[in-house]
Amino acid sequence: MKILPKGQYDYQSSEEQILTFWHSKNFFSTEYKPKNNIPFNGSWTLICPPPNAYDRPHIGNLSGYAYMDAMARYNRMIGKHVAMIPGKDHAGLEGEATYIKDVLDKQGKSKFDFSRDEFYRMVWEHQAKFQKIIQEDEKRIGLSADFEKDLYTLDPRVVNMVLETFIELYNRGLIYKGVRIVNWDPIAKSTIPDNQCARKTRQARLYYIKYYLDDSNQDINNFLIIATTRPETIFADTAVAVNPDDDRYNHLIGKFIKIPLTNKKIPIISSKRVVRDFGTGVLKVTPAHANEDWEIMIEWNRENPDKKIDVVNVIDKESCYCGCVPSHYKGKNVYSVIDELINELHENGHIEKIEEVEQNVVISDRTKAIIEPMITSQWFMDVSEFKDPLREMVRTKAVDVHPQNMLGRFYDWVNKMRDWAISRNLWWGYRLPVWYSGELKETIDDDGHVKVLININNQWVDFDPKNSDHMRVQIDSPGDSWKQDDDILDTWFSSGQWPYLTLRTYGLFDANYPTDVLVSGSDLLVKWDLTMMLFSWAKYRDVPFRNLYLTGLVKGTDGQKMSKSRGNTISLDEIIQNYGVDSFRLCCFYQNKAGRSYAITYDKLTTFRNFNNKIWNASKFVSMNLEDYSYFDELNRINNVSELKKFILDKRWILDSKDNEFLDYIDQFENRYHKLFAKYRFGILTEELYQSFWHEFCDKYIEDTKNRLLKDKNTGDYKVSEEIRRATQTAIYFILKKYIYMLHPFVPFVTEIIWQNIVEDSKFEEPMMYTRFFNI
RNA sequence: GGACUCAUAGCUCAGUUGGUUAGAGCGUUACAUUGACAUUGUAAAGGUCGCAGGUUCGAGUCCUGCUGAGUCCACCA
Repeated sequence: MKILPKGQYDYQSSEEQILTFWHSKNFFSTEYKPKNNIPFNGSWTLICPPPNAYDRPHIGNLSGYAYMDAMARYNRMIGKHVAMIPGKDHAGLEGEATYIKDVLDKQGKSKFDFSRDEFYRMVWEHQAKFQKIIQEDEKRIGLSADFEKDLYTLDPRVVNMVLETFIELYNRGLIYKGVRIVNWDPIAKSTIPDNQCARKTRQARLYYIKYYLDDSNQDINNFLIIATTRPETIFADTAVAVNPDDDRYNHLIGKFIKIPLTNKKIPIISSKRVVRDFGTGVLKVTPAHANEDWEIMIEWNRENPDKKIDVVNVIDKESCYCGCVPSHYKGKNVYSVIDELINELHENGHIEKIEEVEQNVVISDRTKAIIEPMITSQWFMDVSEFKDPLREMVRTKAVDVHPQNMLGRFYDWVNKMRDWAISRNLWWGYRLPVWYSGELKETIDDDGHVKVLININNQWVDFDPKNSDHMRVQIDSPGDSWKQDDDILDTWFSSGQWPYLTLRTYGLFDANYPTDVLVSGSDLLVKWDLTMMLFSWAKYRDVPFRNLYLTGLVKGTDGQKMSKSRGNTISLDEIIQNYGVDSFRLCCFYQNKAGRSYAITYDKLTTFRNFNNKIWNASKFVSMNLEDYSYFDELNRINNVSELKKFILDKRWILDSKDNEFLDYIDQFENRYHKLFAKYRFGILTEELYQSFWHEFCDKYIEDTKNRLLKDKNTGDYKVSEEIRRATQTAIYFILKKYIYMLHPFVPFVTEIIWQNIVEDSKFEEPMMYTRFFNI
């Protein structure tokens, strides 16, 4: 027992000192064995969500770490064998885009100034630097993860497993190369999956366009008016649809109608999807350039196999006209000729009227580009067979989601999930393990049909993915003449496998899978969490984690959504400098609950800085009053109140009723603490800890012990007998220690440094969380 | 249009099988304090728990409707 130094708690130097100690040996290693030699009480595993390796973690990431770390520390303290493994994500699309924006743009260069290999190596080095920086921040926040095992998603060990999964799923028929509608991001020049799209409202024009019926009697009045916001896609129309219950039009179903300007004949079909009271109740069906139209086509063709409608592409990947468009538009940028097109429609009497409307458009989450739906040849993963297992996982609580009310979104998403576009036309990521025996070419013919051709023996022939002379899926090249697919895999294809990729890399899979908890932001529920569940089911018919704890959005210092432009952000450096990491960590928990957003404000940070100071000072008081106490060796072996009382009795000390009362109280409090922890109710837990420590322990109990611990000011003698005083010393020490342990998962730094002084007595052998003091 | 969430003290939020007098932090007011701590203590003020119904012996809590705020999804071709 050392007397704590006078004055306020110095969070800065204490945190530095404790950090140095924590990382002086591999204390957080999965292989670390506590010195007490008590057998582990089961294992507990958490895989940290890998942050993107191109930027320092923001306050939201850090709050997630606070949760993960509190859980990990707690589980070590109750004797679990803890594996907490951090990682870093290469972030395919975003990683490439960020590198181009932050580095190449500033040098005035483009990625095409470099070879694919050169570019890859440059981004690799860029991210390698950030990986170190990020790891330092993770350590600084107190994360007790196994940093020796910090794993990068492009680590060669990982890459091989990811590619093997691709091959396995391909061989099982779950991954296929197909020509289908995708979300095309014209800025990134890549396909974007549904879960990386967002929506935006904008003003748009609704054009009412006259389509003439293909009638033998050439009646000039025989036409339909079709309202559309996308007149530029009329050449890609392959049908016109009306609602079958719409008496105005249903007699026309089966007849033909002519596309303005080109006079191409297309059928009038029916679809329940057509909204009768929007526009004129007639919809032009453009399956190549509108998701819903694609669905309408699929449905119609399924139900009317003899009257199938076509799909026709008229806009290519460069946003230029192609296929069956009037020749003077061919090859021109669609948006630069749109005025010309409208004029031409006008002159030919096809425009009935134009209205201003508000329109929701789909944009790319990352580039904010307006998504251009189009038909192209891409790789897809068939997700249909996973829908039921995914729903079952959460329904049966095989994956227990905290909070449950987020599940509405989950079910919504699963229900509408369609095949996942997994290939990206980028360089930064896992290149597909797919080989072609010759050059591959995707073209759009004059009819607007997407054709994939392969060059074999200097002849372009139709590409057939099922023909092993055309394509092979394997890691190594089948031979010198074979060419590897240029595309890479979607980042989520690897991060979706992250829990088992990490564990398998380190040979921990058998003992640690499924993992116990995943902590993720609630916004990742359908982006990432669901993907992990999907892969876990595909590979192992098991869940990836038993509990899913969703954290809310962290708001800025003014309670508003955090953004740099608003100036309401707070940096880790500022926290370290002015408040201490412990204060920040407590902000994340206090009165918060799963899934709820909360603000990190200066008021809160100050409050918890004061609280940490209070912990320090109360501990100091105890240390000062136990100067002449010499029973620590025996006392430190006791972890429950009844044994403690027996110890006091054996020593023939006399337990004052107040001491007795508070010992019973702390015993009950600890019970409740464990219950709340098991239920992930950290908000209430930390509130009660704060209340109990400050207002019960400090304000009431410590004040009362002054009657038994301090000397009389006048006489200079103790106010009570030695027997009573020793019992009080024993009790107050034990009680303080209980609080220090209960607080440790949330404020690890201040508790660790106090513990080293009052319990460990400067031996500094191992972190306090490995000593068993909880009565559980 | 559909789903979900929120509405509790001046502010930010807790309040999980419905059960005494509804809590915390910050803020406010008054007083105290040279010996753990002014990053302190003691005490006080402050709420018809959004509105209107309903179920119940009993509702902040359950149900219905309404109002306002937000998120997600769908869609407005």
